[in-house]
Amino acid sequence: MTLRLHNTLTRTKDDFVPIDADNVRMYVCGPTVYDLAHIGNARPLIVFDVLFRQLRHLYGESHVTYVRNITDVDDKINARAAEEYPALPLNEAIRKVTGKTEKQFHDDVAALGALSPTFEPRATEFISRPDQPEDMIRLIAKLIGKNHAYVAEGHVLFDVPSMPDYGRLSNRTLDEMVAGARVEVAPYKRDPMDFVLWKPSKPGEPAWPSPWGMGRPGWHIECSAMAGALLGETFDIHGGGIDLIFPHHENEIAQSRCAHGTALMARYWLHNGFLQVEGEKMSKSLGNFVTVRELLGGWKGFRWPGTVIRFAMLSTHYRQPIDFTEQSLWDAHMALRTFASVAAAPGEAAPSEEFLEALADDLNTPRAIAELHRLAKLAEAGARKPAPAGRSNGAGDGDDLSARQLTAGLALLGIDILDHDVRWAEKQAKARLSPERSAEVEGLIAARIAARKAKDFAEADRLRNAIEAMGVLLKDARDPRTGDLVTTWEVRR
RNA sequence: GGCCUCGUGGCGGAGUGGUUACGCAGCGGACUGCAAAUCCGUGCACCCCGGUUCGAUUCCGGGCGAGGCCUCCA
Repeated sequence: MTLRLHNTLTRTKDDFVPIDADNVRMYVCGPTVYDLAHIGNARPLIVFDVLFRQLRHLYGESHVTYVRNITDVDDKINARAAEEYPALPLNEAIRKVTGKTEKQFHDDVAALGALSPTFEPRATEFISRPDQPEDMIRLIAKLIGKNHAYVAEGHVLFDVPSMPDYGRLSNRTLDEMVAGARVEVAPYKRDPMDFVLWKPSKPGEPAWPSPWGMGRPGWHIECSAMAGALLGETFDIHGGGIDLIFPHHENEIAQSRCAHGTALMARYWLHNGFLQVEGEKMSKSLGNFVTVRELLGGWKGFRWPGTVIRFAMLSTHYRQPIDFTEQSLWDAHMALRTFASVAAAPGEAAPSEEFLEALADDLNTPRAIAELHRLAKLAEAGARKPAPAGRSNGAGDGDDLSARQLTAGLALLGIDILDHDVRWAEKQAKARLSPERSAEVEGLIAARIAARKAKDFAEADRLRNAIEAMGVLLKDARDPRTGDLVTTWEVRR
């Protein structure tokens, strides 16, 4: 089965051919650790985690290298540190901010069911590595040596016009960019598009020694250095949000290709679409800013399981814009509830062909999920069939396979369905009722069952109305073995 | 202003030059004392205007609408 991926470089869906099938290499831009990850940050984490799993499935677990960096040097970090810990020296405050944020990030990522990347480098650890072949300072020096960068007023700038096909990824020419530029150009730049590789630090700010003075790296050079050091000069896949295409990825390409003299930095560039919340752009000013932490800890009245958030995210193709809504979370919840009710331990079963084909088609998760629904329906039908002679349980052979394929497919999406507590929402709702109130409901239910047994249906209906008036939803059933009336209940949402 | 993406049924969301997406909701049935829950079945669509074509939701052109980047708010 051939994996096809939409490549931003070619604007087409291309067959994926790894440079080295024994070591498939992928780089994804990670977070700048100054604040909690929001739901928009979560999309690439989830999407590229599925790709990582897919690659491991196709090439073997030990034959895929996934790098996702942590950016721990940045103006936003400095600003946040000064704001949160004004009494501390800046460097100490920064360590507090980055340490805390990194911890929160790891907790969030784990809750969302993402695997740890093979490497998770911190930018500050790759500024200078004297005993290693590649670091930021050496990369910058190389660019200066090849006349792709120059020093000006303590800054080192990348000389954009020195790269003839700059702009290929974002599909814009230099002329277009200059024409559209609305930025005030720093006086020391030779060309308005030139960008910073190294800049002086202000007093008190973190600073590293370099041939160009004490300073710190620009944003783009971090990724070039870390990708180069851990994955090599040219690797297979580079991923990130669509908003990173320009300038970040464009500049990464410029740095890496010019420094190494290569035709490509990565062969396949993948970008996930933007996310909105309830139909609007997510922003702090609109008040619809949703962090992963909030979703997990309490949003719209519920603590949403990471599995539900993850499934909701995968219900839309990764390149499409996605509208993140409360409804989409409930939809995900209901789908998972259905799957959980029929899923069976996978044993040796692999995901179904159609499921794998859908994922191989540029990670078409909605199509893959449709296949999961088909399998669930088959499994359900199988479970309802009378047991074949000589067998005690109700599952038929072929349909038991569906139940196992379903579990295997979900596992490839990073969802352990057998471990998913489908009753989370009702448990949470029920927990909001006081013990007295719950006892009252239980008492009324017992009385109603007694009335039904006595065929006093007027009384039974009266009691049901009374219970439902308390905001409680009743579910009547019969114990399959004894035939007894059984009633469960939950709090209506 | 420049570049880019998107516009599918009540809602979410795939896909295709001619035949079923799928899920939720709705409707019908089974089950139930009656309901609910559950299961089975099912109606409903391709932004507008041209063009290409035997035939377009799918290709091309134009329009309208939404969003993104160009400004280290992802």
